[in-house]
Amino acid sequence: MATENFQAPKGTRDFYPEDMAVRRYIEDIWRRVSVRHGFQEVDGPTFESLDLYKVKSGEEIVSQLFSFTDRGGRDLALRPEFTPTLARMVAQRGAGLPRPIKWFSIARCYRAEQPQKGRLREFMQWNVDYIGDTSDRAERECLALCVDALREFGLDDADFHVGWNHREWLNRLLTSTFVSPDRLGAAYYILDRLHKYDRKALYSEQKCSDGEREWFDFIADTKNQSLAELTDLLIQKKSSGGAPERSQTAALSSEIYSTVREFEKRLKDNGLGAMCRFDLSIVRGLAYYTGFVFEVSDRQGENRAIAGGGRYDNLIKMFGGPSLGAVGFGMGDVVLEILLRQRNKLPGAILDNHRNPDVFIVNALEDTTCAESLIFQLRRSQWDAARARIEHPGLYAACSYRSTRNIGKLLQEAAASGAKLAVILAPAEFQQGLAKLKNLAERTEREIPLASLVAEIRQRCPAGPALSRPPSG
RNA sequence: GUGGAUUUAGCUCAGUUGGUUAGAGCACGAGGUUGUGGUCCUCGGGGUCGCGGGUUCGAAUCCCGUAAUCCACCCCA
Repeated sequence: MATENFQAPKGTRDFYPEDMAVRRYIEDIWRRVSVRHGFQEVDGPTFESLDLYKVKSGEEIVSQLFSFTDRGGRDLALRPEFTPTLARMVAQRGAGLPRPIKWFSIARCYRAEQPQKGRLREFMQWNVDYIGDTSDRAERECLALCVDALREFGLDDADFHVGWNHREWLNRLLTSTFVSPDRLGAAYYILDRLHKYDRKALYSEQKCSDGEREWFDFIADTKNQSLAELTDLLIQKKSSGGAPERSQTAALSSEIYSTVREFEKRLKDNGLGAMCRFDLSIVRGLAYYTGFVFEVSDRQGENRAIAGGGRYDNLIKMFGGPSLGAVGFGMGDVVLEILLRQRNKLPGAILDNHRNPDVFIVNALEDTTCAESLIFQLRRSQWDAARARIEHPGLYAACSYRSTRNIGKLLQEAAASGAKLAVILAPAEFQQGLAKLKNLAERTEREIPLASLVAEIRQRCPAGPALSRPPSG
């Protein structure tokens, strides 16, 4: 048989123990924070019918999916995101679900794209959706959850910030000032790229008029303004550009404007003002967003977006469900992990992947039967049948897999494992039916009868396994 | 899908104009005279030099192809 060199497929990752520990750390925080914000976890299939993904994104999406045909001739695709599945699930239960529906999922997703730093073909995505509430409380709850999770990772406003915008307001603002309705698409395209690319190239690519160029330059140079300041500046500019057009400035003082202003104020009241900023350049590609949109970025600007989302009031209906307003966001594990590493925010114990044993058995006897049965006894949980519950949870009992019976070396290994206790089985005491039980941290030891050893150890490890850092030099 | 850079041990990297059996540090393993702590000493296992062709007496080194990684496009749900 020919031997071949296999590598993980392009854009995928192997999770060795130390990698798996990091992934679990990230997923645990996503889950923990979601739950305390009142969201419930859901999941669905990893693949869906190909048509499901065309509903939202059209035919073009197909080239970016991993798709296949099953033996029954059904066209299927690995999920590139969770939202269509979620919409399908909500549509299926329809009116039966209590409102609002607050769901999250931690989904493995697949995209057939060119891999780059922060962007792979297989990744984990935390998906949060708040469905059935058309008030902007939904936006604030989602934003608060997103920010709270990032803080739980040890990141703060020196590491990330949130840029937000409002689609409907943006349309109003643009059409009332300098963009004709047929140029809205081009305007979105330019706003999205205004800070990332050469402006002149963008303008000529999009065939901008001189007037448009002047306005875009103006917007690009007045970034970092609050919503109110930016709006005032635009109105002033509009007025100074010619005779003030009352109908248009009136449009700017519309109901949407006061809604958006109120939203900005509420963010401040909720302590999110410092890290959230109104930003006209946050557009977020696809068309299904109907209102508020936001994006979380690396403050130092090195990485891709950390998270993004917004309001999509038509989506559930598009999937055949009731007409329900919804807000949601997604956060991937790839950029987040890069950022956590760059800022040195991953706890050392996680990186070491060090689950410390409760007890380490040092066997200096020729015969291994006593050590082995001791280990299996300690690891086993003791089930109380009468009360239908676990009486004593099993302990993490470790031992050496080396052949040496040199007690010094074995204790060295026990200490390196970070175990709290060590049992020393050695000929002199063993012949008298005794073993030594050593507290590795305090370097104290006692002789214990073999018969009561398990009970003694259980008593000294009551809390069950703990995740902690091994003692350092 | 299109361009550019990169690929040598588990990791980080040396390797001269093409010339014996491809090296180092870290990591890993064993031992250090029969019983107590991460040090130290000695020794060791590991590499089809990404993969496949070609040129040459001889290729890690030069040429072609190919895969993966990173970067820039496309796109970003």
